[in-house]
Amino acid sequence: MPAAPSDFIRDIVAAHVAENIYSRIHTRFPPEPNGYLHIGHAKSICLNFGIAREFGGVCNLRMDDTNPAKEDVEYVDSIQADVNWLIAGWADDKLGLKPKGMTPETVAEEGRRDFYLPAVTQSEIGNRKSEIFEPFYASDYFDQIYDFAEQLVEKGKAFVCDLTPEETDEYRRNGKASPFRDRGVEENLNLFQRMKAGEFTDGSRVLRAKIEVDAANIWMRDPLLYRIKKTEHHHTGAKWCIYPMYDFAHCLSDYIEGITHSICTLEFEVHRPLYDWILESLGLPRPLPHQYEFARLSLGYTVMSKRKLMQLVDEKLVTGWDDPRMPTISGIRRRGVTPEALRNFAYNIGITKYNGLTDVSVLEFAIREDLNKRSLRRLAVLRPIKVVITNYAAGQVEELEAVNNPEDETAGKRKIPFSRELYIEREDFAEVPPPKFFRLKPGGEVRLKYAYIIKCEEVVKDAAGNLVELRCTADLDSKSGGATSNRKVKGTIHWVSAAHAVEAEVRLYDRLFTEAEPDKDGRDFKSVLNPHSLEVVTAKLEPSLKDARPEVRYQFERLAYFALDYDAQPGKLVFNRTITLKDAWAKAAQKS
RNA sequence: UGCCCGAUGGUGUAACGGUAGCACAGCAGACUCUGAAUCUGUUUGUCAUGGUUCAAAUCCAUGUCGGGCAACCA
Repeated sequence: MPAAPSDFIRDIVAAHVAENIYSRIHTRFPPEPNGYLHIGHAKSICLNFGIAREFGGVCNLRMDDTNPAKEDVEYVDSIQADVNWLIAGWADDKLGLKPKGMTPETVAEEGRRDFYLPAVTQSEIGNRKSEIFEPFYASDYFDQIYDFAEQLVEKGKAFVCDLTPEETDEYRRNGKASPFRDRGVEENLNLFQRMKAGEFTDGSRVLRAKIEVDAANIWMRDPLLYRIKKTEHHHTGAKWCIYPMYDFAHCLSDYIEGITHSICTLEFEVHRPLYDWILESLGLPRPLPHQYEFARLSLGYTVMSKRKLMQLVDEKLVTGWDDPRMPTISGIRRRGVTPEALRNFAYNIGITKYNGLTDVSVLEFAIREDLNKRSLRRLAVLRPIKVVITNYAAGQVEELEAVNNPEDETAGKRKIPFSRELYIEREDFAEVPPPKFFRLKPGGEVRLKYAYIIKCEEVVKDAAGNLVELRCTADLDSKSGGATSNRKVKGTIHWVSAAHAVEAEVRLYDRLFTEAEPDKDGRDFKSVLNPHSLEVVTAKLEPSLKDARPEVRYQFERLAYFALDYDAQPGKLVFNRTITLKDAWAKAAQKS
């Protein structure tokens, strides 16, 4: 990992640490459980946990679950799994721990009610099993948030409004005061309590902050704090029929958890005055959290909105949220990308307030850099053509030594069987070779990696003119590692022994869209789906791959990086192509 | 339209009044039993116009362009 990152938010945190403003830096990652996490969330996770890491702090994973209509435990579970995967071995010791069922404590300070979540430190946790922990939930604070709302009513800073949604909208747009704005405290309290008790229908009443009817910032025009929604909640069940709005719940959840730096994306910038207003209006005793905003990630050739990703899933344009073509964390993981690669990517793109479009090549570089160091090299042929070595005895088999990872000597070596009949890659033979073609051609020579130099003597075709097999002779003095192996030929290609090859289903994934900005200018992003984003082939693999394991990364030499898919069964190998190797030849060939 | 925010090579970022640097991409070359990796070299940039200053990417003003917000979503 490179040197400690620096950006404007970390600069602020560093200054606060230097000034000793907070006893401890405390961030949070607060997704709404209404979809799967994507690579944009990964940027945020790396930021929030990264800060906790660099400044000796803690970062809470909090479900921002104030809208039960859209949320589900399926998402809670996936979010937890994705976060844990991404921070494992890096910042998992910074994850804020919350024992199941723990709720905020009430404290009276100078006559004021205050609620806080007792800090659980690593040492207090001791040896307790992780099963007793759960993520933080904004919905765990509904009692306290409700109480804060009543406090606001009592202070004359909130009122119950009977306007219809349409009327509310119109009044706010025109900066007009609600006719219910000056209701008395007692009446407001009574009405609010009856809202809670379920006496009114959805949409008939709301609780609003009393701030300013015609503020320049629309979010300060008496914003909604609570709405009636007679919907069961995935975490609190049927307990509530009123739910706090994001603006009200979020700042208070931050406060309750003792968050110091509440980091979110740019679109919340205009909400910041409201965030501050709520906390300040309550006259809270402890240091208040503050909100800081950064630019969300936009990546070329992908869509990032949960709505669009859900559309891809619902309309079965992909196989699911974890389809390896999806920019979701689960999709990226399934594709074979490691958390380290994703973290390095997040590091490389930085944190700013500028809304740019990050080139996918930055992501691809991070993935290749990581996989190059860790992956085991293997020989595999994706699109086989048969080669017969005519001067090599039928039935003879040699076990040739091959290096597992030239980047890592400790990865050791293995044996690969060589015999008379082989498969080579269809692309590695050209009957009419283009200029600078270093591979096999009629009458030409090429090195078989770890084996012999062969010469193509004859091209055998069927009646229809299709290529059937290549008949070649080997230079038997040229065996790799042998005393007479020094002769150079320009090209080296991969191969597998036909008799020893294992078959596997190999899924060749490519980018999901054909355009860098799929939704540019309001275009339907589905109209630019890449029809070739998935190709499935039956490949021939060297036999050692029979024992492939899901946690290991492989490079099929000269082709790409691969990882075992969870669809693999005993006796049925399934590999996902994570990313191709860089291919200067393909690029050169394309140019001419 | 109102309010808020932003603008540094093709892309993403650094420089915090004092030499415009890094990464990706690109290009050229070296090496190569992976046309990978590695190594070397290299093209390209401070939105515009004024002002302050010995000195401006940086401070100020105006403009231009881009983004966000104007949900009983988050």
